[in-house]
Amino acid sequence: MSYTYDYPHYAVTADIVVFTIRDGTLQVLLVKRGAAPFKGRWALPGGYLKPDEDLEGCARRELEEETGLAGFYLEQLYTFGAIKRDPRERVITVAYFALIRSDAVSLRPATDVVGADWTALDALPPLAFDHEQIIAYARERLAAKLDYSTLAFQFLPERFTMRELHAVYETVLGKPLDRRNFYKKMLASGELQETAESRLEGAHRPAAVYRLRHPGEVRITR
Amino acid sequence: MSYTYDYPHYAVTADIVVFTIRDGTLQVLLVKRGAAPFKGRWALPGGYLKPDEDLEGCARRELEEETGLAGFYLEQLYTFGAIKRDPRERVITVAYFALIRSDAVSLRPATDVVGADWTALDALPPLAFDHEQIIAYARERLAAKLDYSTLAFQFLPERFTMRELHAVYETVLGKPLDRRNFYKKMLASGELQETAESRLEGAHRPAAVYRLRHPGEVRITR
DNA sequence: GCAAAAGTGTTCCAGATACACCCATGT
DNA sequence: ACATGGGTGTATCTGGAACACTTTTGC
Repeated sequence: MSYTYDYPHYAVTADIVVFTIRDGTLQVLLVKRGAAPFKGRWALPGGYLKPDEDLEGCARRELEEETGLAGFYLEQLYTFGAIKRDPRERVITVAYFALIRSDAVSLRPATDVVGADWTALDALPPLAFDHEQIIAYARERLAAKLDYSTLAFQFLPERFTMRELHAVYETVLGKPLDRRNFYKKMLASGELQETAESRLEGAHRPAAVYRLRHPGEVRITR
Repeated sequence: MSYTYDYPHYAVTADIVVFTIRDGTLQVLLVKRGAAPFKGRWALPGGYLKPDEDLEGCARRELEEETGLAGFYLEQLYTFGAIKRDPRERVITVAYFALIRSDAVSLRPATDVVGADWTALDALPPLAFDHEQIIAYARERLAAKLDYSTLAFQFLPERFTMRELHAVYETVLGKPLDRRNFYKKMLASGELQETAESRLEGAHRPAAVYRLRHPGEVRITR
């Protein structure tokens, strides 16, 4: 089978920067390439756009194939199209980023990769293509957007404690946040709803359990 | 000449939302299509990506062909790839937005359009493809970014008065801003440099003339 | 009673807002 | 002197930052 056009066309891919929080660090999902170019190198999950799916659909499909997950948060990041970014032929990639609760993922490598794993952002191996650049850009966007949206909750299950939420912010921003001010700000935001539940996790006072007032929806909070 | 690939490839275009301020309103550059589809309709300027240029280069070239302008501010906006957004074949478009000083433009229509003109944003005609959506998105981004960057200065010549700057903000945001607070905030930002010049424009006190402390550079101010 | 995390309140400062009068100029 | 837009200061409010002690639980 071949495809012929009467002026230049290009391969189009979706690559996804999948963030999660594991072991108290911000991690991204990488796959090990099983074929040239960059065989054996780590890369972002992603793949070619099919004629019958839109760009976001492509990103979701590729990621579902890798992780078995559906329904995750996905946002278009930027489109990278430098002439030589793929040594074989010109490939335009539309980069997305996704946020995932690591407790909900089971990795199952797809056919064209030999492995998939979470890697801490501050210990990235050398990556294929321009994927370092894509990750750096995604990280900036993620950190910036924590401040004015409810993105952070995508890392947490439906019910969570203040400490868990606090840890998400500290981990993503990479700096400590005063706990008292954080509690106040979150409660004042009106995005949280207290539940009747509380959670006992050791030899100390149990933590109140909250949930989002508008679950399953990322809101811009200003 | 034809181009053959062994899996699906796609036409890729760059479309540009070119903003300017004329007659006290925010306007966009539209071209009238001279060929099907949407022949005779207004559309965003833009065109096909060539194999030897990167995405931003494509946007710049297309815009230079239309306006004769170079060196304008250009920023990638979003990539639109819905399956049927072009009725002929699948086209992925990488949308950009540009900011231009209207006094510096002379329009010279390119070959595949029958005309080009500025149109006020609140009086847009029906547009080709999904270009209304692209413009709406660009407008949001522009308004949001005024608040935390020096984007607004791209609408002004190198030297300008406070009133001119004030008018740019009011026009883009579409709401009045207190003049005194605006002056204070701008001066406090440290981005302005007073010049020795002043400008006399009628039967009243002449206005001080400012310039950017870092001209030709869009800075994020927080 | 002690260790360990949960929960909570006040002060201070900076930046945003609201608002009204004097200044320099041409006619 | 008056009309016109240029230029400025003060009071208030709001949100963020800094900061330490009490509560609940298991052992």
